[in-house]
Formats: sequence, structure tokens, C-alpha cells
Amino acid sequence: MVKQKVIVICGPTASGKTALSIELAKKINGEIVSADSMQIYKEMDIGSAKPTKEEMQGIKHYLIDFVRPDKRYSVANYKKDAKEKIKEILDKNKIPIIVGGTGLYIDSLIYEIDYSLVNLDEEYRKKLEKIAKEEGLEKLYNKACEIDKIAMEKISPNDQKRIIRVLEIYHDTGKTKTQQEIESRKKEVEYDYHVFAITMDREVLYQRINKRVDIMIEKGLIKEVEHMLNKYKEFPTAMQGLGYKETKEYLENKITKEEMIEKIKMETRRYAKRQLTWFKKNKDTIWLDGQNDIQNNINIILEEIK
RNA sequence: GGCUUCAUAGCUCAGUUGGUAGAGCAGAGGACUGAAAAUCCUCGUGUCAGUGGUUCGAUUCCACUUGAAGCCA
Repeated sequence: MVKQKVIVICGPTASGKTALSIELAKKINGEIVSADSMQIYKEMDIGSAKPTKEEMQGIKHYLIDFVRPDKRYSVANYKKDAKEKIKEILDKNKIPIIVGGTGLYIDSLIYEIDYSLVNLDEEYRKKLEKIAKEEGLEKLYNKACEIDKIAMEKISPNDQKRIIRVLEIYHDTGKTKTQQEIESRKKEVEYDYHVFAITMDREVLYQRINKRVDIMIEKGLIKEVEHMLNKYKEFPTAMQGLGYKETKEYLENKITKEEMIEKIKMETRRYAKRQLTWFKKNKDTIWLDGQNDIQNNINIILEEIK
């Protein structure tokens, strides 16, 4: 049986994914599944550059604006939710277009990674974090090395998150991370993914990022963050979003407004760089020039998916 | 106008008792399997303001020039 086509459009922040994907969806009768770890959150509209109703032009968007900022959400949830939405769209005889900048989320789909093998034990994680803080990360690092020497060759003694993950996997399953990763990729990839990535001249991209941050401030990013901080108590992941943590620092009088703006710009530029590094890894990706005319890029996509 | 201080990497500044120099930040490259807008790793040659002088040798000492800051008039 021939696999059904799914289009993926990725690329760094501010590269023009939204505009391109909506034009494409109009042209091919598609619907959009977002792959963005911040646009999932409700009330985080300005800072996450969520597309507005007008921008969407009637094109249906999924996995945007549906999680409370005080809830935890992760790739595992995303993989499950996105697979559901893809199926829904295909059942309507439409073409799913995955659009976003979160590389990890995209990879969970295109490599069909199974996250259901391990359960998250928040209590155990907290316990490990406490040990790291009080007795030193080195203790956890050494323990992780005993459990999974192979995985630890690639993990720095300073990388707390990944060290803890090695221990978590072992704690929950009795298996090493190395074993678990092999098992997580046993399933055959269900769809025929065509991956497109947008790039452009670094200088131009950075200018677009700077401009976009200025616009976010004008649109009321500070008010948006103020509102969130008043409404919710905890932010397991939402407050690590770019623009949000810096605005929070400003509201707490830790930095000036100017420092906040510069910091958001700088961190966003760095983020864009990391995104490009991630997307370069996939050798099957077809690269599009974001400075090209949108119709041009759509033609390239149409040619590729014929 | 006079005096003083300063002029070193894109920025902020160390430093060289005279043997051509190094941090932080910025920037670049990379990694990434349940926090991923997160987390982590690697990377430092620049007419040491300019021109002369002293010296085997000057970014370092001296003179002048230019620029900046401060003080006095």
C-alpha cells in the first residue's frame, strides 16, 4: 500500500513559515498542523507569534492555542496529538501540512519515534534535581555512566537535563537510554513525509527578527505577560518561551525595558541559529529561500510532491 | 588657551619591569529521543590611534599629531 503524503514546512523563527504555509494550503486544499512548542499555549499570542484569524484566511489550524500555560506539555503529547490530527485531515481527503520551528516535535513525526515506552515520574525527577542541587551533579553523572556508558559518551557532565533523563528511563523501565532509543524507532514511518525548510541570508533573517520583536512590544507583549503572571501560579514549560522570561525579568525590575528588548532580540537570534543547525541534520530536506517570492517557493513544493 | 588622564578584538576592559597580547560579552560552528523558544559542547591575530625618536628589538619608554573625558582659565 502506498503511503499518504504529508508536507512539512520548517525553518527558523521569522523566516516566513506562516505566510508560505497558508498560501500553500489554499492552493492544495490543505490543513495545517502546527509544530511549535509555544504556540500550543492559550493566551500566549503575541510573544509566540501565533497566526491571527485574518492571517489564517479560513485555513484550519490544529495544535495551536489549546493548552493552559500552567499545564505541562511535551513531545510525547505532541506526537500523539499530531498523529491524530494528521489522520483526521487525511480522512477528509485533505493534505496535512506540518508547520513549525520545533525540530524535536517534527522529528517525532518524521522518524515515527515512540514515546509511550517510558512514563514520566515527576516525583523522581524532583528528587534527582534535589540531589543535583545539594550533592552535586557529578554524583548523578557518575551514576548515569554506570547505567549507560554508551549514551553518556555524548552527554556533557554539565548537561543536567540529559543526565537526569538517563536515570529516569532506567528508573521507570529498567532499560538503558540506548536500548530505549532503539526500541522507540522500531515502528515503520506511517506517512510519506516531504520536508521543506526555509532559510535565508543570516543578516536579513536577523533584521527580520529584530523588527519582529519591536512589533511584539508595540502590540502589547508586556501586558500579555503581566496578565499571565496574574492569572496563573505555575508554568512548568510555558515561561521558558522567548520573550516571556525576559519580560518577566523586566516586570520584576531586574532589567530595564531597553535591556529586555535587546535581550529578547539576542536570544531569538541565537535560537534561530540553533534551529538552522537542527534542520541541517536531515539530509532529505529540501531548502527554500525565504527571500524568494512565495509563489515561487510554492511551485518548488508542488514540483517536489508530484 | 593651559594642565591631567585615556586611546589594545565588533563592545567593555586586562596586560606586557621593552622580546608583537588575553578575559567577559557579542559573534561563529556543533550536539540534541517525554522541559526543546529548553539544555549543553567547541572556537580569540588584533596596523595594541597615527608619525617620528631611543633601542639589537617598541604595543610597552620619549616627542609630536589626532580624538575622547575631566579640571583650571
